[in-house]
Amino acid sequence: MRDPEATLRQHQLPVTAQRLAVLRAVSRHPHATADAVAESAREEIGAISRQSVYNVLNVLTEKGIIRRIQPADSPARYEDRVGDNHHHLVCRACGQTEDVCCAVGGAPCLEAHDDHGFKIDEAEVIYWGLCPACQRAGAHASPARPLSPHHHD
Amino acid sequence: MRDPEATLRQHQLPVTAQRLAVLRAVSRHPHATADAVAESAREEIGAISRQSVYNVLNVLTEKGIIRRIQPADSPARYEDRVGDNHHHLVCRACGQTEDVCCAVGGAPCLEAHDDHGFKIDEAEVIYWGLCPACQRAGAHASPARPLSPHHHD
DNA sequence: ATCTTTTTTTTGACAAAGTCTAAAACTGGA
DNA sequence: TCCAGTTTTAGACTTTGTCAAAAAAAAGAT
Repeated sequence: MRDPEATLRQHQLPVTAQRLAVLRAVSRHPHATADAVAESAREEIGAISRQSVYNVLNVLTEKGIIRRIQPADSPARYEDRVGDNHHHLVCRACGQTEDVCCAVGGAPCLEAHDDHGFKIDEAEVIYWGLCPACQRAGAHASPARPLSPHHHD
Repeated sequence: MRDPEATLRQHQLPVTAQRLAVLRAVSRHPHATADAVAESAREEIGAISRQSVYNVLNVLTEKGIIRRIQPADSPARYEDRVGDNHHHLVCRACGQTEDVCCAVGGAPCLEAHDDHGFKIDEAEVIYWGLCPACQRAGAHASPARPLSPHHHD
């Protein structure tokens, strides 16, 4: 994120310490959960309420300044890489999340064979698997997906 | 589902009234939530505890007899159509869920450009949009996704 | 500056979806 | 029948998040 302050102003959002701290936290820790964002923001400004973290994350998401992703069995995660419709690669064992470019052309998959009359606006792709660390740790991809073992951003 | 009873036996699961009722409920209502499954199962056998519904849904999922899908902003949903890696089309407004075949070949999308060293075992695709009913009702696809308006399976 | 009005932030209660635990009720076999 | 192992149940608890009202802060208008 170039200039968090300017970004907020561009979206008519008054610049507050809390908003800056949350935005910077998301920027520093891509795919962090609300909890992790709160922690990181606290390191920066000392204190911020849980509700404020949610308030800010929600307003930033609505404005399209950040993006929320919600993989199964994980709390919501946030990233500031927006507008390039990339997808995600998620570790079933520890939840580590990586960005992946679209496998095919520009906005691939974005066409379902039969759309059932729906007006489709997004094709979300999540690749599930095991991250290198969890492979080494002997984790196995199971339908049950605890989250926690290792901790990476 | 051909024969629920046989299916349970094939997977060394003792056949109980609760298991049959849950399995049949999932079969009758594809994409139903645990709550809806409980309701439907109660209609069939009179009573079943919430915990049993979860117990059964979990064990059936582990055995691969049913499949669990967890779209953002919705409780988990279950279906008995397994083993054909199809995808889903979900209404942002009411949560209605439809099956869609893979857009491309056999198991498409299943190749991320850069796999970051992950051992990928599944590519999950969710198409987001508005179902016909919600389009008519004037719902608009917003980043905030309440769930409920209309109710279909 | 001062006062007023609107936003933000905070606090604490609440809600939804599941899980954990221990007890009770069933199995199926010896 | 009696025992051992499952299943089912009930109820407390956890996690992730929202709601609502009060307090604090910011923005505007005199």
